[in-house]
Amino acid sequence: MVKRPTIRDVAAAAGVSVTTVSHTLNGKGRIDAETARKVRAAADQLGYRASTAARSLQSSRTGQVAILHSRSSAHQVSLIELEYFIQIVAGASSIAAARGYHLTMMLPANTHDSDWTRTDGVILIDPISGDPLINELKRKNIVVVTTGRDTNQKAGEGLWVDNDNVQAILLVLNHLVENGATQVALLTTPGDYSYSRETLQTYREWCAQHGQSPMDRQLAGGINETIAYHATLELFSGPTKPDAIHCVTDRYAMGAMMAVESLGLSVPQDCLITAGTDSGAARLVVPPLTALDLHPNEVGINAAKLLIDEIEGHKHEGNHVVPVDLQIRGSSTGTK
Amino acid sequence: MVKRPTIRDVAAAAGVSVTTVSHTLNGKGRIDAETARKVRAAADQLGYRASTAARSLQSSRTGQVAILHSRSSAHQVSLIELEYFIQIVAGASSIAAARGYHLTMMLPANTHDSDWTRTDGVILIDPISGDPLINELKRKNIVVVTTGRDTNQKAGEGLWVDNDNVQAILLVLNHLVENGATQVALLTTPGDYSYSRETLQTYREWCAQHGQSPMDRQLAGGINETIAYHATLELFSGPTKPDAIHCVTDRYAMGAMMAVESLGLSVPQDCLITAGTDSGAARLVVPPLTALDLHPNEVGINAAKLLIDEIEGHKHEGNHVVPVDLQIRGSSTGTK
DNA sequence: AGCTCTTGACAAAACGTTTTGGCTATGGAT
DNA sequence: ATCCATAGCCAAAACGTTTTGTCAAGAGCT
Repeated sequence: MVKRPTIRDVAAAAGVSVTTVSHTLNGKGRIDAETARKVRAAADQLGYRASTAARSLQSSRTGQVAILHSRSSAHQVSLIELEYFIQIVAGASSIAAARGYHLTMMLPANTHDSDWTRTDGVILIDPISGDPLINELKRKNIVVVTTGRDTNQKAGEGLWVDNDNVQAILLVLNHLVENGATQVALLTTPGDYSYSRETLQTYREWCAQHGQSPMDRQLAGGINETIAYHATLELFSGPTKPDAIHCVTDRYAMGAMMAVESLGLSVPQDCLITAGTDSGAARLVVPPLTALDLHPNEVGINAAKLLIDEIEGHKHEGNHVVPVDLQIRGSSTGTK
Repeated sequence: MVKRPTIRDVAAAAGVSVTTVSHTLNGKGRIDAETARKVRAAADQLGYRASTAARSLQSSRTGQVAILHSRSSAHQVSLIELEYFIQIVAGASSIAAARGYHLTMMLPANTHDSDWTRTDGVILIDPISGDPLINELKRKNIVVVTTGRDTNQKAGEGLWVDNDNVQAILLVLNHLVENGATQVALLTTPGDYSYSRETLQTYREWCAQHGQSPMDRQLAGGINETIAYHATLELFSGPTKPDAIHCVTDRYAMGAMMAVESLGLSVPQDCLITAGTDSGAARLVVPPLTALDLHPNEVGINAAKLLIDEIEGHKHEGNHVVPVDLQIRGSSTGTK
């Protein structure tokens, strides 16, 4: 096992001072072209890479960013629960790597007393309104980008990437009506997320405008099929039955679909079903699920770009809205 | 923004030297109980946390571990392609966090010229035989644990966690025969992974013993449904048709199922289908997929434990074999 | 010739830890 | 009375960078 070359080794090999090496390699200071060439050659030849530990001790930059989901007391969401999250992580990861950062994925259990001393920035997925974590991080001088907005922050404050949630839910609702729905129910998450807020509010307004009575449920206890299954049974146990259900996640939608079928009804003939997130499973289930494609990969990419630009003090374009598409499939069409 | 307290601040507050603080907080050296109490109180009161940068500069430990999939030239696998991988990552992540490590997930694009200067250890999923990365990392004194074995290493060398792949494939094959299969085909991955090697070899031996002619295909180009779809069509285009197909991943199995149905045949009546990995989608598809549960979460947990024990020089139990279960579902039963 | 400015380079300080080696009491054994 | 071991503590040296301040040499003015 051979010791890693240090900046001193490079300096010696190139016949210059360590300052010169550092300046050359980081593009600081002034150095003669020929000297720079020699330094670079020496560094290459030795396979030199600056120690990140030493570098960050000096510069108080760690080159580390983290990604995690907001935690509300009502609701504990894990980043691996939904393909949507995974895609965000994947997108962020690709950018982070390309720009020389390491990205750590923090699952909920980890978030709690994490030390944060080794993180330059955090991507916080779905912040709950007024999330105390955001302020804690800001106090520690850690840059935060959220996907979804912290509705508690003043406009213009906070960096975020988001979808147009209002447009998204309207896209779905209008699609359902076009396919014959007369009573649309909504299964959504608990917690004060901006998307759930906007979705719920828009849904209720839309109901009022379209003469439908709102039937919405906020499902506590995790994003999984079972919870939605039971909620759907409960929906159908009342006096007015829905003939369409929009579910805010694809896993809810799968549960709803199973519940509908367990009642001897069929999708889409007796009840249309749509999902607010897309996934491979959504495409595979029978009938395939009509779902909103939120382009989570792009959300992740943009969040990471924004985050790193901000960390490095670069000029950036600020917040970003990622467009949505409705993927129309069998679960909401072909009923007539 | 207030400066973080350093070890010097703690020392001053407790009225001792920095050495004493360091020793107290790390359980090194000898310190009086009362002094220790004072030091801890001071540290608590100031909210002191040691700078990881300074610590790792001194001790050359970074507190970082990474997880990635082996890359073969034939085959580029992304950790987010399969729920199986995600579960491994989740398991590893929980352990890493609990033991104070940060885990970064490296997607294939990132792996290439990653600097490795900030990594104490690596979990390498499915090493290809003689993977040069393993030696590169060892040369850099980075601990490596593989999930799946590097069959190129001498027995007793290398740390790994694995399933019993031979038992796993036999479990499946015998199950298929019990359900009437007379000609079992195998769709597997390319690349010299230990599981693919063991699976293929066991399959062929089993065929010989059971008077079946081996029909195996190694699918290059990614772990997805489409590839398996086409491979399945190709299988059925020959003179002898399979009446059962085992696929090493659930995504292959979904593709195979779609292909069978596209030929006007049905699963399981005309062709049984099984998968070598389980997933939520496998449970949801119609008919639900019979699949091997490899307990990937546990694989991840054990890999991370092993890795960190080794990094910290702790005594550990060495390599670990995680048991497998066959989850029997509709895609391989009820045919008679 | 004297002055100022620019270029290119360097030595030294700083970043916040851990570790090494040494020092002073204290108390028990000889 | 002397010696030794041990407990408890500390000062100083490292770890490998980046940054700050200084300086010499030369170029361009007046």
